[in-house]
Amino acid sequence: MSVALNTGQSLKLWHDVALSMVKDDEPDLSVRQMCILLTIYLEAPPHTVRDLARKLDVSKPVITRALDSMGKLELVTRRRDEKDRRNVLVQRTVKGALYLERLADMIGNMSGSL
Amino acid sequence: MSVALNTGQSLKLWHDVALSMVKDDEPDLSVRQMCILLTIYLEAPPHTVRDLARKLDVSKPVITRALDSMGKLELVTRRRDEKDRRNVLVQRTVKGALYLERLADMIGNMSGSL
DNA sequence: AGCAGTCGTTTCGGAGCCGTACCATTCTGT
DNA sequence: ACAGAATGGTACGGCTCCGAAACGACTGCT
Repeated sequence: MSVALNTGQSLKLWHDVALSMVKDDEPDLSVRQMCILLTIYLEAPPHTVRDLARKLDVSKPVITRALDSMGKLELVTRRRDEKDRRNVLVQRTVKGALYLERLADMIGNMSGSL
Repeated sequence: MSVALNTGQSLKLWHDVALSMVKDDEPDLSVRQMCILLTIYLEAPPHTVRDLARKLDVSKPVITRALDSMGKLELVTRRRDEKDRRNVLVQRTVKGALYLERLADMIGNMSGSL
């Protein structure tokens, strides 16, 4: 059980994690991409482009392009919805799950050593 | 006093904060920019371009350009070091301090409601 | 069957960032 | 005083991303 972080703790945590991400070899995801990825993995499916755009309050092309790039990194997959072929269902991948697991470890460790 | 966050808590915290940043009107800073900004505000001065480049393990132009953009946003200032006029000292601004204070509040609140 | 509405993608011009290489200024050691 | 190191900035070509608008595929209603 934890308690709200104070100002210094919050900023140090953010700094340490950001630093790890920068030093990492893997290409940095933008804040928007990260947000999309986390939404897909944290919230219950199905995830459509329009849903994601509405949730993040950004335009649809932003989602399409982010899915393109993250798809190239295999963090995420797209599939047509067979029930309504206008929709595209965004799905998780093993690589994406591992990526976020690593991120969570990083945050967990950093928060543990505040 | 707090304790290391678990996987779910870590990702939810990151997601919520990222979402707030995306929805915010202010332009998103990249992970690298954020990291530079936090380093300047968390670590003791003086901060030179070369120092920052070494700390983040990136090339000098990355720092120069990040300072350009963040300077335009008035989050940071540059001044020549009069002792050694080759050096540029990176300095904090009121706007930058407010920006990070807002960020810390966001993180603090999110972490409080896990 | 026709047609308006929905959904995701593409296109276009513009902006930002990247890494490499090079440049101008300033300092330092001899 | 001068060569060479150190420091920060700039130029270039390439890549990504952006927002707005147009587009093609699909659905559902009449």
